[in-house]
Amino acid sequence: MTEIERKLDSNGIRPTAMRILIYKYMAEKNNALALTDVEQAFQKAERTTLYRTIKTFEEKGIVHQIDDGTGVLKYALCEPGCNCEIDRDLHLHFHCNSCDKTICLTQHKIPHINLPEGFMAEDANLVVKGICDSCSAY
Amino acid sequence: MTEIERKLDSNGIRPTAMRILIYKYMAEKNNALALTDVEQAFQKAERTTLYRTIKTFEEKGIVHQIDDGTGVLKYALCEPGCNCEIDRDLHLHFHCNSCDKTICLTQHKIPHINLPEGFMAEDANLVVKGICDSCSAY
DNA sequence: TATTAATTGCACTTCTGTTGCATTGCTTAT
DNA sequence: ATAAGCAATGCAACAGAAGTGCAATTAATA
Ligand SMILES: [Mn+2]
Ligand SMILES: [Mn+2]
Ligand SMILES: [Zn+2]
Ligand SMILES: [Zn+2]
Repeated sequence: MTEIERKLDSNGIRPTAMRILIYKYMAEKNNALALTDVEQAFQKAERTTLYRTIKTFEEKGIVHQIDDGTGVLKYALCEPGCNCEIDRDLHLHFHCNSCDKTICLTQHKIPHINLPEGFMAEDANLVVKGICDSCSAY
Repeated sequence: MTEIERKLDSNGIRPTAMRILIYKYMAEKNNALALTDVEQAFQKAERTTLYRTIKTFEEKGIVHQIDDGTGVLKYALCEPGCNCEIDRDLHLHFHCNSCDKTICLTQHKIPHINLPEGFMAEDANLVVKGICDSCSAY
Protein backbone atom coordinates (compact mmCIF):
# COMPACT_ATOMS: atom_id res chain seq x y z
CA MET A 1 0.00 0.00 0.00
CA THR A 2 1.54 3.25 -1.17
CA GLU A 3 1.55 6.68 0.44
CA ILE A 4 -1.31 7.89 -1.74
CA GLU A 5 -3.42 4.81 -1.25
CA ARG A 6 -3.08 5.24 2.48
CA LYS A 7 -4.06 8.89 2.20
CA LEU A 8 -7.19 8.10 0.22
CA ASP A 9 -8.09 5.15 2.37
CA SER A 10 -7.72 7.05 5.62
CA ASN A 11 -10.16 9.62 4.26
CA GLY A 12 -12.79 7.07 3.33
CA ILE A 13 -12.03 7.09 -0.39
CA ARG A 14 -11.61 3.74 -2.09
CA PRO A 15 -8.26 3.99 -3.84
CA THR A 16 -9.12 3.00 -7.40
CA ALA A 17 -6.56 3.23 -10.20
CA MET A 18 -8.14 6.39 -11.59
CA ARG A 19 -8.32 8.10 -8.24
CA ILE A 20 -4.70 7.36 -7.48
CA LEU A 21 -3.64 8.78 -10.83
CA ILE A 22 -5.68 11.94 -10.38
CA TYR A 23 -4.43 12.46 -6.86
CA LYS A 24 -0.85 12.00 -8.02
CA TYR A 25 -1.40 14.46 -10.84
CA MET A 26 -2.86 17.10 -8.56
CA ALA A 27 -0.07 16.58 -6.06
CA GLU A 28 2.72 17.18 -8.54
CA LYS A 29 1.22 20.47 -9.74
CA ASN A 30 1.76 23.42 -7.48
CA ASN A 31 -1.18 25.37 -8.81
CA ALA A 32 -4.92 24.92 -8.66
CA LEU A 33 -6.49 23.00 -11.53
CA ALA A 34 -9.68 23.31 -13.50
CA LEU A 35 -11.61 20.24 -14.53
CA THR A 36 -10.51 20.89 -18.10
CA ASP A 37 -6.88 20.79 -17.01
CA VAL A 38 -7.35 17.33 -15.59
CA GLU A 39 -9.25 16.39 -18.71
CA GLN A 40 -6.29 17.42 -20.84
CA ALA A 41 -3.98 15.30 -18.75
CA PHE A 42 -6.18 12.21 -18.97
CA GLN A 43 -7.61 12.32 -22.45
CA LYS A 44 -8.70 8.72 -22.49
CA ALA A 45 -10.70 9.13 -19.28
CA GLU A 46 -14.31 10.19 -19.06
CA ARG A 47 -15.00 13.78 -18.07
CA THR A 48 -17.71 12.64 -15.68
CA THR A 49 -15.38 10.28 -13.90
CA LEU A 50 -12.82 13.01 -13.46
CA TYR A 51 -15.53 15.36 -12.29
CA ARG A 52 -16.93 12.92 -9.77
CA THR A 53 -13.50 11.94 -8.57
CA ILE A 54 -12.64 15.53 -7.76
CA LYS A 55 -16.03 16.06 -6.13
CA THR A 56 -15.45 12.99 -3.98
CA PHE A 57 -12.05 14.34 -2.97
CA GLU A 58 -13.74 17.59 -2.07
CA GLU A 59 -16.52 15.98 -0.04
CA LYS A 60 -14.01 13.90 1.84
CA GLY A 61 -11.99 17.01 2.64
CA ILE A 62 -8.76 16.39 0.79
CA VAL A 63 -9.41 18.93 -1.96
CA HIS A 64 -10.87 22.42 -1.81
CA GLN A 65 -12.64 24.38 -4.49
CA ILE A 66 -11.44 27.83 -5.49
CA ASP A 67 -13.38 30.54 -7.23
CA ASP A 68 -10.63 32.73 -8.61
CA GLY A 69 -12.92 35.01 -10.54
CA THR A 70 -12.11 33.60 -13.96
CA GLY A 71 -15.50 31.95 -14.17
CA VAL A 72 -13.98 28.50 -14.04
CA LEU A 73 -13.80 26.60 -10.78
CA LYS A 74 -10.39 25.46 -9.69
CA TYR A 75 -9.41 22.69 -7.30
CA ALA A 76 -6.35 22.13 -5.18
CA LEU A 77 -5.24 19.51 -2.70
CA CYS A 78 -5.47 20.57 0.89
CA GLU A 79 -2.05 21.05 2.37
CA PRO A 80 -1.32 19.36 5.67
CA GLY A 81 -2.78 21.71 8.23
CA CYS A 82 -5.54 22.95 5.96
CA ASN A 83 -8.78 22.72 7.86
CA CYS A 84 -11.27 22.92 5.06
CA GLU A 85 -13.34 20.15 6.52
CA ILE A 86 -13.74 21.83 9.86
CA ASP A 87 -14.74 25.43 9.33
CA ARG A 88 -13.01 26.59 6.12
CA ASP A 89 -9.37 27.31 5.83
CA LEU A 90 -9.22 30.99 5.12
CA HIS A 91 -5.99 31.24 3.19
CA LEU A 92 -5.90 33.53 0.22
CA HIS A 93 -5.51 32.70 -3.44
CA PHE A 94 -3.45 34.41 -6.06
CA HIS A 95 -4.33 34.53 -9.74
CA CYS A 96 -1.57 35.47 -12.14
CA ASN A 97 -2.73 37.73 -14.95
CA SER A 98 0.26 36.70 -17.00
CA CYS A 99 0.49 32.90 -16.85
CA ASP A 100 -3.11 32.51 -15.76
CA LYS A 101 -2.24 30.14 -12.94
CA THR A 102 -4.02 30.19 -9.62
CA ILE A 103 -1.99 29.45 -6.55
CA CYS A 104 -2.88 28.69 -2.94
CA LEU A 105 -1.03 30.96 -0.57
CA THR A 106 -1.60 28.56 2.27
CA GLN A 107 0.48 30.55 4.71
CA HIS A 108 -1.40 33.78 4.11
CA LYS A 109 -4.65 33.82 6.01
CA ILE A 110 -7.43 36.26 5.26
CA PRO A 111 -7.21 39.07 7.80
CA HIS A 112 -10.07 39.66 10.18
CA ILE A 113 -12.63 41.99 8.65
CA ASN A 114 -14.95 44.02 10.80
CA LEU A 115 -18.37 44.37 9.31
CA PRO A 116 -21.18 46.86 9.85
CA GLU A 117 -23.64 46.34 12.68
CA GLY A 118 -25.86 43.31 12.12
CA PHE A 119 -23.64 41.48 9.66
CA MET A 120 -22.20 38.14 10.72
CA ALA A 121 -19.35 36.50 8.84
CA GLU A 122 -19.33 32.76 8.30
CA ASP A 123 -16.91 32.42 5.44
CA ALA A 124 -14.68 34.53 3.25
CA ASN A 125 -12.92 34.38 -0.08
CA LEU A 126 -10.01 36.60 -1.00
CA VAL A 127 -8.42 36.46 -4.41
CA VAL A 128 -5.52 38.71 -5.28
CA LYS A 129 -4.69 39.17 -8.95
CA GLY A 130 -1.42 40.31 -10.38
CA ILE A 131 1.92 38.86 -11.46
CA CYS A 132 3.23 35.72 -9.83
CA ASP A 133 6.80 35.08 -8.76
CA SER A 134 7.68 32.98 -11.80
CA CYS A 135 6.35 35.58 -14.22
CA SER A 136 7.94 38.53 -12.46
CA ALA A 137 11.34 36.85 -12.63
CA TYR A 138 11.80 37.97 -16.23
CA MET B 1 -33.35 66.28 -19.05
CA THR B 2 -33.67 64.27 -15.88
CA GLU B 3 -31.04 63.39 -13.30
CA ILE B 4 -30.52 59.92 -14.79
CA GLU B 5 -30.37 61.16 -18.35
CA ARG B 6 -27.67 63.59 -17.32
CA LYS B 7 -25.78 60.85 -15.53
CA LEU B 8 -25.84 58.58 -18.58
CA ASP B 9 -25.07 61.36 -20.98
CA SER B 10 -22.12 62.63 -18.99
CA ASN B 11 -20.66 59.15 -19.14
CA GLY B 12 -20.99 58.84 -22.88
CA ILE B 13 -24.07 56.64 -22.81
CA ARG B 14 -26.95 57.60 -25.03
CA PRO B 15 -29.97 57.75 -22.71
CA THR B 16 -32.45 55.51 -24.49
CA ALA B 17 -35.76 54.57 -22.86
CA MET B 18 -34.55 51.11 -21.99
CA ARG B 19 -31.30 52.31 -20.51
CA ILE B 20 -33.04 54.84 -18.33
CA LEU B 21 -35.43 52.18 -17.03
CA ILE B 22 -32.63 49.76 -16.25
CA TYR B 23 -30.56 52.41 -14.56
CA LYS B 24 -33.52 53.43 -12.46
CA TYR B 25 -34.21 49.84 -11.51
CA MET B 26 -30.63 49.22 -10.44
CA ALA B 27 -30.59 52.45 -8.50
CA GLU B 28 -33.62 51.63 -6.41
CA LYS B 29 -32.25 48.23 -5.39
CA ASN B 30 -29.64 48.30 -2.67
CA ASN B 31 -28.16 44.96 -3.58
CA ALA B 32 -26.22 43.67 -6.56
CA LEU B 33 -28.24 42.15 -9.38
CA ALA B 34 -27.77 39.23 -11.71
CA LEU B 35 -28.78 39.49 -15.33
CA THR B 36 -31.66 37.14 -14.57
CA ASP B 37 -32.90 39.52 -11.89
CA VAL B 38 -33.12 42.31 -14.42
CA GLU B 39 -34.73 39.88 -16.83
CA GLN B 40 -37.43 39.13 -14.27
CA ALA B 41 -38.10 42.80 -13.82
CA PHE B 42 -38.40 43.50 -17.53
CA GLN B 43 -40.08 40.44 -18.93
CA LYS B 44 -41.06 42.05 -22.18
CA ALA B 45 -37.51 43.12 -22.93
CA GLU B 46 -34.95 41.06 -24.77
CA ARG B 47 -32.28 39.37 -22.67
CA THR B 48 -29.58 40.49 -25.08
CA THR B 49 -30.60 44.10 -24.80
CA LEU B 50 -30.50 43.90 -21.03
CA TYR B 51 -27.17 42.13 -21.21
CA ARG B 52 -25.62 44.66 -23.54
CA THR B 53 -27.07 47.57 -21.61
CA ILE B 54 -25.40 46.39 -18.43
CA LYS B 55 -22.16 45.71 -20.27
CA THR B 56 -22.27 49.22 -21.68
CA PHE B 57 -22.81 50.62 -18.20
CA GLU B 58 -19.84 48.59 -17.05
CA GLU B 59 -17.55 49.70 -19.88
CA LYS B 60 -18.47 53.30 -19.27
CA GLY B 61 -17.67 52.91 -15.60
CA ILE B 62 -21.02 53.46 -13.94
CA VAL B 63 -21.55 49.80 -13.02
CA HIS B 64 -19.15 47.22 -11.65
CA GLN B 65 -19.26 43.48 -11.92
CA ILE B 66 -19.13 41.31 -8.82
CA ASP B 67 -18.17 37.68 -8.58
CA ASP B 68 -19.70 36.65 -5.30
CA GLY B 69 -18.85 33.00 -5.65
CA THR B 70 -22.36 31.85 -6.48
CA GLY B 71 -21.40 31.17 -10.08
CA VAL B 72 -23.62 33.95 -11.34
CA LEU B 73 -22.19 37.37 -12.06
CA LYS B 74 -23.75 40.28 -10.24
CA TYR B 75 -23.76 43.95 -11.14
CA ALA B 76 -24.14 47.07 -9.06
CA LEU B 77 -24.10 50.78 -9.73
CA CYS B 78 -20.93 52.51 -8.70
CA GLU B 79 -21.53 54.75 -5.72
CA PRO B 80 -20.32 58.32 -5.93
CA GLY B 81 -16.66 58.06 -5.04
CA CYS B 82 -16.23 54.57 -6.45
CA ASN B 83 -13.19 54.59 -8.67
CA CYS B 84 -13.78 51.47 -10.70
CA GLU B 85 -12.80 53.21 -13.87
CA ILE B 86 -9.47 54.32 -12.57
CA ASP B 87 -7.74 51.41 -10.89
CA ARG B 88 -10.46 49.32 -9.28
CA ASP B 89 -12.36 50.27 -6.22
CA LEU B 90 -11.34 47.71 -3.67
CA HIS B 91 -14.38 47.64 -1.47
CA LEU B 92 -15.56 44.29 -0.20
CA HIS B 93 -18.76 42.44 -0.97
CA PHE B 94 -21.03 40.54 1.33
CA HIS B 95 -23.13 37.59 0.31
CA CYS B 96 -25.95 36.59 2.63
CA ASN B 97 -26.34 32.84 2.98
CA SER B 98 -29.89 33.35 4.15
CA CYS B 99 -31.56 35.79 1.73
CA ASP B 100 -28.99 35.18 -0.99
CA LYS B 101 -28.47 38.86 -1.63
CA THR B 102 -25.10 40.34 -2.44
CA ILE B 103 -24.32 43.76 -1.08
CA CYS B 104 -21.58 46.29 -1.78
CA LEU B 105 -19.91 47.39 1.41
CA THR B 106 -18.61 50.49 -0.27
CA GLN B 107 -17.12 51.90 2.90
CA HIS B 108 -15.13 48.78 3.70
CA LYS B 109 -11.97 48.64 1.64
CA ILE B 110 -9.93 45.50 1.23
CA PRO B 111 -7.01 45.69 3.65
CA HIS B 112 -3.48 45.76 2.30
CA ILE B 113 -2.17 42.24 1.88
CA ASN B 114 1.52 41.53 1.89
CA LEU B 115 2.45 38.83 -0.53
CA PRO B 116 5.46 36.51 -0.76
CA GLU B 117 8.63 37.68 -2.54
CA GLY B 118 8.11 38.09 -6.27
CA PHE B 119 4.34 38.45 -6.23
CA MET B 120 2.87 41.74 -7.36
CA ALA B 121 -0.76 42.66 -6.67
CA GLU B 122 -2.78 44.47 -9.30
CA ASP B 123 -6.30 43.78 -8.16
CA ALA B 124 -8.15 42.00 -5.40
CA ASN B 125 -11.56 40.57 -4.67
CA LEU B 126 -12.87 39.89 -1.21
CA VAL B 127 -16.25 38.32 -0.61
CA VAL B 128 -17.47 37.68 2.89
CA LYS B 129 -20.35 35.27 3.33
CA GLY B 130 -22.66 35.06 6.28
CA ILE B 131 -25.86 36.61 7.54
CA CYS B 132 -26.80 40.12 6.53
CA ASP B 133 -28.24 42.78 8.79
CA SER B 134 -31.82 42.32 7.59
CA CYS B 135 -31.71 38.57 8.11
CA SER B 136 -30.02 38.75 11.50
CA ALA B 137 -32.71 41.13 12.74
CA TYR B 138 -35.05 38.21 13.44
C1' DT C 1 -34.42 64.46 -46.76
C1' DA C 2 -30.57 61.30 -47.50
C1' DT C 3 -26.68 59.22 -45.25
C1' DT C 4 -24.55 57.22 -41.53
C1' DA C 5 -24.01 55.33 -37.06
C1' DA C 6 -25.86 53.31 -32.86
C1' DT C 7 -29.25 50.34 -30.73
C1' DT C 8 -32.29 46.52 -30.46
C1' DG C 9 -34.39 41.82 -31.53
C1' DC C 10 -33.82 37.13 -32.71
C1' DA C 11 -31.43 33.01 -33.35
C1' DC C 12 -27.90 30.40 -32.29
C1' DT C 13 -23.42 28.92 -30.07
C1' DT C 14 -20.07 27.80 -26.52
C1' DC C 15 -18.63 26.60 -22.15
C1' DT C 16 -19.11 24.75 -17.60
C1' DG C 17 -21.24 22.18 -14.45
C1' DT C 18 -24.40 18.54 -13.42
C1' DT C 19 -27.56 14.39 -13.43
C1' DG C 20 -29.82 9.71 -14.86
C1' DC C 21 -29.13 5.35 -15.83
C1' DA C 22 -27.07 1.18 -17.55
C1' DT C 23 -22.82 -1.36 -17.09
C1' DT C 24 -18.82 -2.87 -14.98
C1' DG C 25 -15.95 -3.99 -11.12
C1' DC C 26 -15.03 -4.81 -6.28
C1' DT C 27 -16.48 -6.62 -1.51
C1' DT C 28 -18.58 -9.54 1.54
C1' DA C 29 -21.68 -13.09 3.32
C1' DT C 30 -23.20 -17.65 2.41
C1' DA D 1 -16.09 -20.43 -4.81
C1' DT D 2 -20.28 -18.26 -5.81
C1' DA D 3 -23.93 -15.11 -5.54
C1' DA D 4 -25.73 -10.86 -3.88
C1' DG D 5 -25.09 -6.19 -3.04
C1' DC D 6 -22.94 -1.89 -3.35
C1' DA D 7 -19.64 1.41 -5.35
C1' DA D 8 -17.36 3.24 -9.40
C1' DT D 9 -17.38 4.15 -14.22
C1' DG D 10 -19.01 5.22 -19.05
C1' DC D 11 -22.21 7.31 -21.97
C1' DA D 12 -25.74 10.44 -23.05
C1' DA D 13 -28.18 14.16 -22.26
C1' DC D 14 -29.56 18.54 -19.86
C1' DA D 15 -29.43 23.23 -17.68
C1' DG D 16 -27.83 27.76 -17.02
C1' DA D 17 -25.11 31.53 -18.02
C1' DA D 18 -22.41 34.13 -21.05
C1' DG D 19 -21.58 35.67 -25.43
C1' DT D 20 -21.75 36.51 -30.86
C1' DG D 21 -23.51 37.46 -35.78
C1' DC D 22 -26.52 39.64 -38.33
C1' DA D 23 -30.67 41.76 -39.88
C1' DA D 24 -33.99 45.25 -38.69
C1' DT D 25 -34.91 49.55 -36.30
C1' DT D 26 -34.16 53.77 -34.56
C1' DA D 27 -31.72 57.96 -33.76
C1' DA D 28 -28.24 61.49 -35.10
C1' DT D 29 -26.07 64.37 -38.64
C1' DA D 30 -24.93 66.30 -42.93
MN1 LIG E 1 -6.26 27.05 -1.61
MN1 LIG F 1 -19.52 46.68 -5.14
ZN1 LIG G 1 2.39 33.85 -13.56
ZN1 LIG H 1 -29.84 38.28 4.18
